[in-house]
Amino acid sequence: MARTPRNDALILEVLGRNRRFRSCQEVHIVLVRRSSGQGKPPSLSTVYRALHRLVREGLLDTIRSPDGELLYRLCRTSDRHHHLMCRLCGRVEDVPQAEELSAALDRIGGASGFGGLDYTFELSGVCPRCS
Amino acid sequence: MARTPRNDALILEVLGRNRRFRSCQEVHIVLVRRSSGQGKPPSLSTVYRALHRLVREGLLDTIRSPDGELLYRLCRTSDRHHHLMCRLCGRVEDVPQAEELSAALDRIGGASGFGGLDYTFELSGVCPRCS
DNA sequence: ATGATATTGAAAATGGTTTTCATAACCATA
DNA sequence: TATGGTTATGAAAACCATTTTCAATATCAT
Ligand SMILES: [Mn+2]
Ligand SMILES: [Mn+2]
Ligand SMILES: [Zn+2]
Ligand SMILES: [Zn+2]
Repeated sequence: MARTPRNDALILEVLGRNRRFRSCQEVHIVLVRRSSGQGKPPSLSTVYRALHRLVREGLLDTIRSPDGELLYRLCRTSDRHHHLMCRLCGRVEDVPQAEELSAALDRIGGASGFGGLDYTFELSGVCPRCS
Repeated sequence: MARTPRNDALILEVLGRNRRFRSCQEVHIVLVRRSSGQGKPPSLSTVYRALHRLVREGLLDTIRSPDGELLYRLCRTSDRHHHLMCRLCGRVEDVPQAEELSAALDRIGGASGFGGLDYTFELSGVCPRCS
C-alpha cells in the first residue's frame, strides 16, 4: 500500500536546499529549471499533491504569506517549535518551543471549558542583518 | 477631503452585532438580508473596499481562516488579547492575554538577535457546546 | 448650476489551488 | 512474462475568494 511517489524525493531535495519557506509554484519552477536536459519535470498538480502529502506526513511546516499563499518548508525537527520571520528580508528562523506556552494553554483550557486545545504562535521581527 | 463612504457605518454595525470573525461575503449576505424592504444593499465590491479601508484605519482586526479566507472583526482597541476558535462551530471567544508570553518574547528576542518582535498567538479547540 | 473629486455596482479578470479524467507507472501474483 | 488491480501523473478545466475595470452616481465647494 505505501508506495512512494517518485517525485517526493525531488521535492524534498528542493526544499532542503535552503531555509526559506517556498510556495508550491516556486518549488515547481525550480524543478522545471533543474530538469533542463534530463527528462520532464513533474507537473504543477503533482507538486501540489506531493506537498499536501508531505505536510500530512509531518515532514513539512506551512505558513501563510501575508497575501494568503501557502508556503512550505522542510521541518527540521520533529519537536514542536516556532517560526520567527524577518519582516524585511523574509528569512525564517526556527525557535525552540516556548515552554511558557504549555502553562498558558492549561490555564486557558481550564478557564474556557474548551477541549483539545491547539495553537499557533508565529513570531516576526527584524533580523540582525537587516537592522 | 475625508469624505465618509456611506456604507462604512452599516458594515461596522454588522460586525458589532456579535463577537465572531466574519468573511467579507458573510458580511455582505447579512447586509443583503437586512435590506429586504429598504433600498438596495451595497455591492460585494463595496463591502470588500470598505473592509480594506476599515482595516487600514485600525478599526478592524483580521485573521485568516484555516482555508485561507480573510476574516474581519471589530477591534477592541485597548487591551491585547487572543482568540480561541472552536474547530467545529467556528465561534470565537476572547481570551485575556497570556502574561507568560511577554517573558517568552523577551527570551526569544535575546537569543535570536531579532528586534521589534511581534507575534500572533491563535488558539483553537472544541467549545463546551460542541463536545 | 458647474465642475472637480470620491464612491459605487456590475461584470470581467486574476491567480492560487483543486478537481477531473484519461493515461501511465507500479506491484503482486500466477 | 502476462494479467489485473491499485496508485500516481499530466493537461486542462473548474473553483472561488478577491481585485480590477470602467461607466454611472453621488458628494461637495464654489
Ligand atoms: Mn519549522
Ligand atoms: Mn479580538
Ligand atoms: Zn532580515
Ligand atoms: Zn463549537
